[in-house]
Amino acid sequence: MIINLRLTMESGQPPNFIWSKDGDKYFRYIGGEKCYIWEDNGLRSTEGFEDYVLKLLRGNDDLNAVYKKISTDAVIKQAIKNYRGLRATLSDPWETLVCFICSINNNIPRIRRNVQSLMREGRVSTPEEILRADLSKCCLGFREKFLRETAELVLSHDLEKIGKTDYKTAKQVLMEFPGVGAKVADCVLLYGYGFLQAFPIDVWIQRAMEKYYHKKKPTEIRKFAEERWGSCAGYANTYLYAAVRGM
DNA sequence: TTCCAGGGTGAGT
DNA sequence: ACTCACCATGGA
Repeated sequence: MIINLRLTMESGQPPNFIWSKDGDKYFRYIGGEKCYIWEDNGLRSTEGFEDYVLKLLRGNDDLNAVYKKISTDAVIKQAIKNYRGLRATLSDPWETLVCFICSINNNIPRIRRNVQSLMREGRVSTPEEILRADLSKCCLGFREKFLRETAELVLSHDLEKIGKTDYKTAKQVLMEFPGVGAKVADCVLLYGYGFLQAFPIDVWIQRAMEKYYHKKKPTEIRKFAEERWGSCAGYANTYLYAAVRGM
């Protein structure tokens, strides 16, 4: 399995906000138990969490096949060369939704602080806990209202069910939640549901698409990405994001 | 002090 | 379908 663990865990995907670092190991609590992930002649993780980690890191994706599919030009080829082993991750839908509501007009260090302040005993608070809690110390700003209202709606929605429909339907449903627009929806679809055709467009991706492909408008970018990278657009997005941020 | 951050919303064209 | 002000907070 090809992987660059540091890039994967620290490149702005949900693990970047949810997992912590202890030396060269990453950890979080799962069901009250501490799960470590590290590299030592290959990928290692705490005994009993092998399946969990395989799913988180999308270990069954054939990265070489992905590279072959998205290598449409010199830009992507260079990004693959620079960031080989960067994987798209797959986290819990609710935790992913919380992460990207916190991400609205925010920066990565502060998103992490916001998400960490919403965690108890190693996991993101449930919708019920969010609604009961005093969030004033979490410094969410205008995002607190979005989070509360979304938590309220999630109580009557089955989040798992959203992932069982097709991409476009799932996107429409997610965008009904307060604070979930096209970008947040695509992030949740990609990193919380595993829809690899999702192509989230934030300011950095917009910059990258303008710089490298002379596409500026989001509608134009979406069409371009879909036609060019199709079912692997999410991976292209992940690599372009790393490239334009110079990670 | 001003600008920016993995943007969304609502009002106005 | 597109534009725009506004939305809090903290770091550069």
